[in-house]
Amino acid sequence: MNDSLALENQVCFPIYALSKTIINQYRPYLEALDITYPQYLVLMVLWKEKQQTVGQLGEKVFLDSGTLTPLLKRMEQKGIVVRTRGPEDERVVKLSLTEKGIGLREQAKGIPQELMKAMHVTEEELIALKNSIMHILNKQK
Amino acid sequence: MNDSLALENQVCFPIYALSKTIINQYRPYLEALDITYPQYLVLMVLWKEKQQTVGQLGEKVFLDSGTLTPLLKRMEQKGIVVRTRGPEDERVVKLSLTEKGIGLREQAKGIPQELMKAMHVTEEELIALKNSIMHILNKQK
DNA sequence: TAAAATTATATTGTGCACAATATAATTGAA
DNA sequence: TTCAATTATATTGTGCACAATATAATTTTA
Repeated sequence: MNDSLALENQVCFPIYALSKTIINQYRPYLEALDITYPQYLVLMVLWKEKQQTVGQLGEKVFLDSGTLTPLLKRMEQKGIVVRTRGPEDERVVKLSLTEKGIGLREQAKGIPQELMKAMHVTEEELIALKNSIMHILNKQK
Repeated sequence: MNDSLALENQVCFPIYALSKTIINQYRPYLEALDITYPQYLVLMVLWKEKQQTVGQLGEKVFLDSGTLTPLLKRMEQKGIVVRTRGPEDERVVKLSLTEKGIGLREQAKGIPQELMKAMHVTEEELIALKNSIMHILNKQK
């Protein structure tokens, strides 16, 4: 009897389950800002580098245009980002933040701490987890 | 400058990214069986305990009826599972595998090994990762 | 320089994921 | 016993996620 096909022996399933659990923990904090978790990832990238193209953004958050195009349009609807075609290359869509988008950073700054508290984990545990994940993630391509 | 809101300082983002990466690695192997990753999780549960209700299944794979009902209907369409209302309690939907569903186990048995190879990780690395994930996952509720 | 190849984003279609609500069956309490 | 609560699943609606394809602009090459 080969039990490598048993759920309790999977490694990927706990990763998938933890990923969903964390996103669910974020949900109430992000809903207060009227954003979702993938939109929060996009904001973190834009907060750091205010001018981005869709392609550059997609590489950083590991999402393609099929996901990002409608997501960014929803963020535009909400007045968080602005999408403009660059005049030098009409194929490129340049992203930038509105005042509201910039302002969300101030409202979000407490979230990382609150989430650690909500998940009952210490910073040390998280760092250790991150290290072993990055070790494996960096082997993928 | 508070950089706890920088993408590279997040712990949840690598977990989310790794989860998606792993599911993408599974995709070609599962497509060969005409199933998706969540359907594969459902099958692992049913291979172990052939009689399940939707509720019992949902607890094990961390999915609710809003996700499972259409997913199970697609699996029924493909002739993998059978859904029947129990005569003793008409609210309950009992799940069982067809011959085809049982047979998929044989076809799937090489997948865990193949995936480890595709991800360039050793079993030891995976066990270590699983331990630190389970440590944190068990604290959630 | 005109046609072919490439690049960047958009569209379409399928399948999760989950909140909120609905429906129908069962159980429990007055 | 009858009606209110509970339980189990289904439905609806929104938002990812990604493969496949389309479109339009730019670059390359013959």
